[in-house]
Amino acid sequence: MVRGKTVIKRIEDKTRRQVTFSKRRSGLFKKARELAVLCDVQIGVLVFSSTGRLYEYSNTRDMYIFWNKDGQG
Amino acid sequence: MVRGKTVIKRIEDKTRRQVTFSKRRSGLFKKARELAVLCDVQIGVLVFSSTGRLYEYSNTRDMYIFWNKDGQG
DNA sequence: GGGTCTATATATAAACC
DNA sequence: TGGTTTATATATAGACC
Repeated sequence: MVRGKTVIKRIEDKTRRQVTFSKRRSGLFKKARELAVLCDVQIGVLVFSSTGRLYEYSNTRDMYIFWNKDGQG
Repeated sequence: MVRGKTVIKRIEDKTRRQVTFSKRRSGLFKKARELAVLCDVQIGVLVFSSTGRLYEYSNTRDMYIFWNKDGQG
């Protein structure tokens, strides 16, 4: 978004990828919260990092999410 | 984000709420796609509108999501 | 890894079609 | 409802702690 337009492709540099992940994940969850409140809808967001960590946001108890960690992506 | 700063609370006007829902839902899914690609992570986003319509984005087959429509929210 | 700062790219509310 | 436009609020890349 700054020094040069961001191209949407995998960030190869591990450090940059990690930093971007942290920042954009926060942004995504914030947008999800805002949409849920503004429009009075139920939302669930799951993010499963390559290091195996799970991050989530949800404003409802009506949603059940299961991961198949042995799956094929 | 224009004529006046947006306050994050339920939009009471049905038409405005619907328009905002449509626009922000697109934005949320776009952000999810970008995060998935840039950071090489698995993401799932589910949105269940008050009219009972389900919208979703996912870039993985390892995620299984279930809704309990008779739940308590 | 988590904050701050700053310049700039994006998202988007309102209005109109 | 679904685009388009436009003005402005936000998100965020890069640099630095």
